[in-house]
Amino acid sequence: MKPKRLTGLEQEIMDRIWEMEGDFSVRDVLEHTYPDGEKAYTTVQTVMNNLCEKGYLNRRKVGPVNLYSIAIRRREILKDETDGFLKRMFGGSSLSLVNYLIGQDKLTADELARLETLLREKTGDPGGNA
Amino acid sequence: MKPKRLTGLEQEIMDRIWEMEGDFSVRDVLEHTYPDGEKAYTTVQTVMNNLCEKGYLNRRKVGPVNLYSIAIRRREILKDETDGFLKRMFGGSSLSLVNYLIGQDKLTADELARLETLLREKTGDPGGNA
DNA sequence: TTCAAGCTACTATATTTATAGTAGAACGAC
DNA sequence: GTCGTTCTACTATAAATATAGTAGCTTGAA
Repeated sequence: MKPKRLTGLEQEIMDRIWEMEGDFSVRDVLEHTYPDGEKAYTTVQTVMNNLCEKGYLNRRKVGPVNLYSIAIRRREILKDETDGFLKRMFGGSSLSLVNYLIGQDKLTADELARLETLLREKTGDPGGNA
Repeated sequence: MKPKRLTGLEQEIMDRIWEMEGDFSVRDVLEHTYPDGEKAYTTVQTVMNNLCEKGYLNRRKVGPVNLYSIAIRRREILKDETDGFLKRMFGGSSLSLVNYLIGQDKLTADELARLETLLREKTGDPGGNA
């Protein structure tokens, strides 16, 4: 049941599709993803049909036209992606990752404060000191 | 100067190489990565030579034998990998990622406590409340 | 010494991915 | 009705990736 891994181009296109809502046609995706014509219509068409075969998209015919919709939401691969990333880059340690983010100042002062709040909620420790 | 993206197999092999130390031969990598002979010697050899061309490995000849060493450490791609992952999966928000990790109980109670300590050090706020 | 084992360099091939052309159906404008 | 536009289905091709064979050099052991 695990979704197949996406190739580079499939990933790129799927990433843009995940920003979209409702049904969409090949042209919608083409214009959204390559507004300056970087890829041919049929290239995107081919990739989208492959994405159907891999189960990421649904396709249904409305008259002579194909309408596509999202079959696998990004959140459905979130766990696998996160686990994989964590394992690869941080030996599987979430704490290492968080520590890295903090050390690299990837969180603003405000976010750090909100994180403290989150932690207190999680641990049920109102003050942080026993 | 940005290192080229690795293909699936290159990634798989490089991941194992990053666990190794010092110089190593093709056979070392083969035995470390595919102890049950899942790949042929020459397959690994080819991939390792490609990794040299992509700048991830160094190669030097000692007598008739090639010895390889790591040219790009994992930590050198850490930033790019993390930024990419963050952007792809969490819209670039570190806080979202951390929040997700906490929500999924990816941190033990002990780690949560250590994280609180880390945060206090970072913010210089000994109690957490102003 | 000669032979087997191990290694390298080179080559070969299959598969997958990326890319897009083309023919023909459908349809709206005129 | 016919013509241009747009779409689909199918096909074609190029490029990258995965995979491994082979020939020949080197070397230690018998």
